[in-house]
Amino acid sequence: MTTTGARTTTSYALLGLLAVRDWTTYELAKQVKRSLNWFWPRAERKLYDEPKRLVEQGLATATRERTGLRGRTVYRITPQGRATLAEWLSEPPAPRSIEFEGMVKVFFADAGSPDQLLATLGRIEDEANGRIAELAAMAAARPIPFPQRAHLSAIGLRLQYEQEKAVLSWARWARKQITQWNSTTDPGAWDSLRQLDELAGRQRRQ
Amino acid sequence: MTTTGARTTTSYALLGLLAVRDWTTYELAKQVKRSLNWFWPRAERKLYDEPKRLVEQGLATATRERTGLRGRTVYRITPQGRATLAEWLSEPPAPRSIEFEGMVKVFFADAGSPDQLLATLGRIEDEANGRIAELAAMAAARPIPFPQRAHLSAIGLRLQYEQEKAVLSWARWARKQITQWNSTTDPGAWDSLRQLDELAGRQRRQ
DNA sequence: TTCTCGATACTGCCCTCTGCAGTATCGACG
DNA sequence: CGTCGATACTGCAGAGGGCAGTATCGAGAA
Repeated sequence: MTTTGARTTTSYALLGLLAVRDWTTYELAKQVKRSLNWFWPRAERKLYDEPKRLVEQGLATATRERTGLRGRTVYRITPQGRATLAEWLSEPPAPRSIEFEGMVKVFFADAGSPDQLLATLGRIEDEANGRIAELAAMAAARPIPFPQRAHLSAIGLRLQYEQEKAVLSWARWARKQITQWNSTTDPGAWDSLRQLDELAGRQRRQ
Repeated sequence: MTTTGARTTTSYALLGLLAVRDWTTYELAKQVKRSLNWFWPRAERKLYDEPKRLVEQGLATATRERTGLRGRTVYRITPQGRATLAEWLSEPPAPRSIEFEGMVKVFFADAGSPDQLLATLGRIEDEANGRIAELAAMAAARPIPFPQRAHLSAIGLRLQYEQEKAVLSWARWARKQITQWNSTTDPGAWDSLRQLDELAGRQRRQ
């Protein structure tokens, strides 16, 4: 593999995991699914390429080991890797970005039926509920996977939890509103302007 | 351009906008920035390629117009496009996905200093505050850009608003917690286990 | 009248990233 | 001895991002 590009956030994310302990690529892939996946999702495929770039840049070392005929690569962070990671922490983070196909379907719901809209909102609720359960299970897991990092895990889990709660309560609220509409194109007596005013923080007289 | 791939969510998202009215690619790009960008962000570059694929598939038509020497392409949805969009609304949406580099920096904060962590949280707060102001401005805008779609805008804006509020209050909470820590690696008397238990919904005795 | 500058209207290029298929070994269990 | 899930990867095509580059239009300034 010839590497031309510069370091990406993905590079630093993996460097961060390597700062915790050594990993094989396979382990790294599993660990990313469990932790980083919540706020920096990357396909497993990428996690096999990226560590090689870290090695090329002197931020990590690769050690080939073998179990019988089958080889594996263990990655370890270098002092330069730790320094690079620490520097990166000072840089302003890129803006948050959300991909939410369900919301696209809600936004263009006027091209379809109320049933479709309600079904989409139901699925959004289900997903949020599932994730809340997952987060609760992670918080309840004992022993704690990396006890020396429990404080950071707690901070991170809290964010995810609040996010899911926000989506869940929004979806429930939205379902209630929509049952008041005549159709997806006609909200009937439902007062859109009033809703917008409320969001704008504006007072309106009855 | 030769198109081989199938339709993506981006295809349907643009189809959704075309269901509202006709657009030139340039207008489409601007409109995506204002609306879709909140929950389906795509680079402007992509928005010049995608409509061509819609035309190839018979979901839209392209009309070349000109202002003097400068040409432009106006896209219009076809009846088949409307039907395709309506069908798509029935399919289960892809899972939500968040890219949050700031959270990566928080998660690996133990590789750096408390000041770095507090600075990152400060930037996260600033970003959330900025977006909340933007959302309020959009909700306050009069006249309403597409009045016949005000109810869907109101539903969508509410979600974004709640999301930003959740991030904002989390960041403020996190800052308070962190001031109680001895360092990024040592939370001191701050009780990580208790925090995790709370998230797990578990009761714990004092 | 000419010049500048922001808005309009794109294309090319290189890189990142995804998703899926494909390949192969290891170790436990039947 | 065979199967099956876990381990440990690679190749490839297509989606997507970011940035530089090109060119015209129209309004206001010099």
